Amino acid sequence: MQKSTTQLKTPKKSIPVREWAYNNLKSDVLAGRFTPGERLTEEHLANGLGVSRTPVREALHKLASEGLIQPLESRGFCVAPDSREDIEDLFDIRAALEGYAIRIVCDNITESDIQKLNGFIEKAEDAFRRKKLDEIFKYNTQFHDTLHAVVPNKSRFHSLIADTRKYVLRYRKDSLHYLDGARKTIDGHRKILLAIGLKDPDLCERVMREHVKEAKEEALHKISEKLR
Amino acid sequence: MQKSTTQLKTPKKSIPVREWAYNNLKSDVLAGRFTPGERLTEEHLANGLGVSRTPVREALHKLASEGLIQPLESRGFCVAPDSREDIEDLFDIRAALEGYAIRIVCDNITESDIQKLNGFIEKAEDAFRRKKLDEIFKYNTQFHDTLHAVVPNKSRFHSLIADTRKYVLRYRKDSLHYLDGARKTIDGHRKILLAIGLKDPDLCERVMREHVKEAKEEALHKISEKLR
DNA sequence: CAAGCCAGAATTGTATCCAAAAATAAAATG
DNA sequence: CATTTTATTTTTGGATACAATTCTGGCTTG
Repeated sequence: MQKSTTQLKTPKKSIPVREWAYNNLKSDVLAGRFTPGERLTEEHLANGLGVSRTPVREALHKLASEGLIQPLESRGFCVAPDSREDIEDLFDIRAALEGYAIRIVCDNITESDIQKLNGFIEKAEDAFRRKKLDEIFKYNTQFHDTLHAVVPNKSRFHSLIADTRKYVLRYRKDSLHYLDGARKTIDGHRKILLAIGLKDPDLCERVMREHVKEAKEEALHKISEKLR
Repeated sequence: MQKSTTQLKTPKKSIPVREWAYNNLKSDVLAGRFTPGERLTEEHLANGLGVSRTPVREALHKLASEGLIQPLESRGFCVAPDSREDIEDLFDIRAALEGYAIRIVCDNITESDIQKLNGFIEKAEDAFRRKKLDEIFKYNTQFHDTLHAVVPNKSRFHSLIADTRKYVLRYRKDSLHYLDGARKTIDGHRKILLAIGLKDPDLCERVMREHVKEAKEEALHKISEKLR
């Protein structure tokens, strides 16, 4: 009746090829696997992934709509070269969105949320002591996610913030001074939590914007080394 | 069958069919031509537009990525039913982005920009007297666009705001009290310009958020009539 | 030798085809 | 008569085919 769910030849049958290709290409872009400005040709990518052009095409368009790659004049796409303007642009969006969101968070947060947030800070702190960069990153992300989870019915808002944060990762791929930045980040989270505890929306927003601004400075600093 | 005597405005040769289809579908969605929840089938839409499924498919994905339509469970898309939560979500995004942007504007604006902005307000005012809704809308849009043009190198930021504003239009399609809303909007713009003239970023941001909030209230009000 | 032009290759845009999944209708069984 | 199962139709995902456009390189010509 129904055929067994044996995987035939394609890497993953369970999820649509289009998504698989999308994820693949996205991680390539985020990992800096393509040199900025290099033209991305559908056929070549399709061959590399072992699929046809159709899903690759859709993936490319999606990546373009997210701003991870840029439409080239005339035809095709390429990963945008790093630029200070672009970074500032991105982080300013984050500052605007997260700064505004934290006000709403401040008005709606519960005691148990605060404890949870504190837990993530402590875990990040512990990971810092053990110099586990990926763990620090994980807990920091959970900190922000928990923050956003406090405000319900804002799916678009949340995904916008999440996308922006993800994209920013492109500028963290080579993390030379990441430990240094991690220190500031964790301290920033402490300040944010403090401001929330004081139930002061204005302070919350200011602190959050400062927090994002620090991340921006760090990113700009890294870039300036690379652009030399 | 697709080669019939389709005299009705053959897809323009100059612009890609995909974009043409996209624009077409978008205006249909914004105009409320589809009943919310109704399934949008590729083939049907393609037949209606006189093109193949491929460009329609891409257009649908793009519309989905912009949030104008929703992926249905399992397959396909539909226009999202109006909901208070969604409206609040959208307008809150606008409040966050535009509120932040106006601060930057405030620090960088020139006298000639201010005069230009004032010009749009006066034109809108004139259109208001003549009860020309579409003109009012046009000048209001130009007001905001001019505002954003003050800050260079923020293309992502700008397009994000523009997208959000566009999407919000969906909730203005039936504009019963639009004249009423237009009055408030023009007054809001006056206040914004006043705050800019005072070079007070905090005031600017507050006024802008208030302005967006008024638009939100108007939209919510309209919806509540319709949802009854 | 340089500049412009034309031919052929490469690449993207659009259409069509086929297969898989899902919705729907029909039928059979209790 | 209701419920489950099966068959049919619909619709989408992915591949391929073909047309249109851009790009490249060589060739002609001044």
